[in-house]
Amino acid sequence: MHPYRTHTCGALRREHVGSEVRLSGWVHRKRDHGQLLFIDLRDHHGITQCVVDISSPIFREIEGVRLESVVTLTGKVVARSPETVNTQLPTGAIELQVAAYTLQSAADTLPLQVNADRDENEEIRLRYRFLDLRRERPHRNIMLRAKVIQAIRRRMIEQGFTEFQTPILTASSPEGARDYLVPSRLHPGHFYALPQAPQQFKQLLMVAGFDRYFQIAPCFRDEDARADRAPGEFYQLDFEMSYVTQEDVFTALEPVLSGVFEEFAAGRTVSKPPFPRIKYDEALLSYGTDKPDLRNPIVIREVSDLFARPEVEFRAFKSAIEKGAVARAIPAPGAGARPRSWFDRLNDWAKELGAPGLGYIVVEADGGKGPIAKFIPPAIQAELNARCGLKAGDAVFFVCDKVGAAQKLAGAVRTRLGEELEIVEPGTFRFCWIVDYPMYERDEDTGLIEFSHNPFSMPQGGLEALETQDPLTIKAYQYDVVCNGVELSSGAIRNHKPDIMIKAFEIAGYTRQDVETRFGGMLSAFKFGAPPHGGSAPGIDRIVMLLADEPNIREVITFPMTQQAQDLMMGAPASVEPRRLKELHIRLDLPPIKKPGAKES
RNA sequence: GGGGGCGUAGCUCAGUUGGUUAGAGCGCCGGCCUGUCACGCCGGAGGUCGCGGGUUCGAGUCCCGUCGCUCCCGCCA
Repeated sequence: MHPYRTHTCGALRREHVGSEVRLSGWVHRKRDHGQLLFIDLRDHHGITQCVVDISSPIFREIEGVRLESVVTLTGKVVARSPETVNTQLPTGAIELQVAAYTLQSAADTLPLQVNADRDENEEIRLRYRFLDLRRERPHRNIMLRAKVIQAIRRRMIEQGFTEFQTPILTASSPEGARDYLVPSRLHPGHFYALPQAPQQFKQLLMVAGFDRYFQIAPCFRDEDARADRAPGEFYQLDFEMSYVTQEDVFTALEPVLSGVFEEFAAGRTVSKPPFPRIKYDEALLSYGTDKPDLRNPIVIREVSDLFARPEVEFRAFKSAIEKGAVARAIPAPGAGARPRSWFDRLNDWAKELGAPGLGYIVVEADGGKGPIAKFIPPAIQAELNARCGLKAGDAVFFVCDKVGAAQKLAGAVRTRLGEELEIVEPGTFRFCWIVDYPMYERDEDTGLIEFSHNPFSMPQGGLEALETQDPLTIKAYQYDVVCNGVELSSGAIRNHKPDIMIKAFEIAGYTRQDVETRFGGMLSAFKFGAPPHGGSAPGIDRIVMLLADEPNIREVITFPMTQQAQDLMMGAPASVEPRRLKELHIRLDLPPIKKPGAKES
């Protein structure tokens, strides 16, 4: 007999009754009746009830084993009597009659409870992640992640993509985030950077003629974390294609995304290709964000022209609009029945966000009610109702501010109303593409023109647009794919022409010399016959997060760091010996700061 | 860098306007229990109330500082 197991803890069924078997696993739970002891033995595959009674010479020894110890149990599979069958358990028809017992590894008192799904303190979960991962939900999430990645890989290969590896130790790239730096031993004072994305490598693979590249690529960015943004490192489905238009990229990715989501939807519905294409400007107007949640049916409307009419008496909006502000209406279907206090609470909330307040009108059959209704004549209210699709019983909120602030607030109101009114479609994944991003934007502080997204995007209109148009009006072949309000990726048709590249960078304030110094490798590659190409890079962690229905990205990462980018289990980052620093030509100006959370190296 | 929330037993939490010896469930240790499956019953151990300072006759509770975790803004595809 195998020294550890003949079956897994999820394998035994009624047909095994009578056979001699051996199981190994963790003691998930014990039920000690004094002269009769049940042990739920757990491994990756499942749980099997094992039973031993007082007549057994090993009874006392097994009785003393602590939860989460690893044991090997040998004995006969017996059928449970009909009234003791556990239908909750796949192995519930049988149990193991224990004849022999080996303690493989005893467990101390546990810092967290493996057999309970409770919200343990995050710090303890992370410090003892290996225990946390034994628990059902974390275990399931990580398995889901593995299966999702496998499915993505299979579908990408089916689409004619080839998987490549690209360097981890590389040079700083212009993605815009802070780099992680690695000191060079052989080149004093010089540093490698960990890739923020394999951007330049994948473009070079296109120049090298590989046609369709993909990689489940680790990306490193030294920026602060969020609930949906892991600190330090994350994974992208990075891909790139040659001889393609923007539509070709969409057509290649859509079946992969919808297919993978379908595969793991577990009863939820998924957008079918083609996903809606929404222009960036339209997204900001209609949803107040460039990552709209299309499960929310509310559409924001432009109503500046209505408030500007001479017969409208609402001074606050009118004078703001004269000074260049915009007014936006956010319909609130069915909100008319809400009490005054509900509207007041929303108004207070808007003030907390820094808004002057929220005007609103409650639409009724005989006209509008509410604080600002009296300023707006019935004819204009009728026009407003038509434009916003409002009917009696609905309400509508208004914001009025400079365009950026108005969009942002309207978007926040839209999201909040969707939740409050419970009109966000449940159990569904709704995808869309956001297209036609602006190539440039003006920095609010410096007033300088800079790239608004990826500097390697092809400007729409090419060189001519760069030479003749106001830079702020130039769009790029740049796009995002969004699902349920979560930005999954951004991508672009790349700029593969050196002259357009130099001009594009010149507008953002870089000289030809700057471009040649920083991106010389790629620039030079484009001088030897570069195919037009483009791609994108959906975030793997976020895809899994959506499918696992987890609000926090750490729940789908095997060994996540804390928000402060520390690995509590491994004790990273840690100080290093002076000897190591010396050979890296590094001297610390300041004495090392001892971090209570981190282990000494 | 800034703002909010949290920090009490191994774990999850309760703890009144500041007032006697800081409690519960789970876990742990001991006892009882032969059909449980979150087994049940009895008993016990276990506390620097994150840390430091202050106010007070008296601080888990109030004040100041600090550390840690977390959520958000900045930042970041």
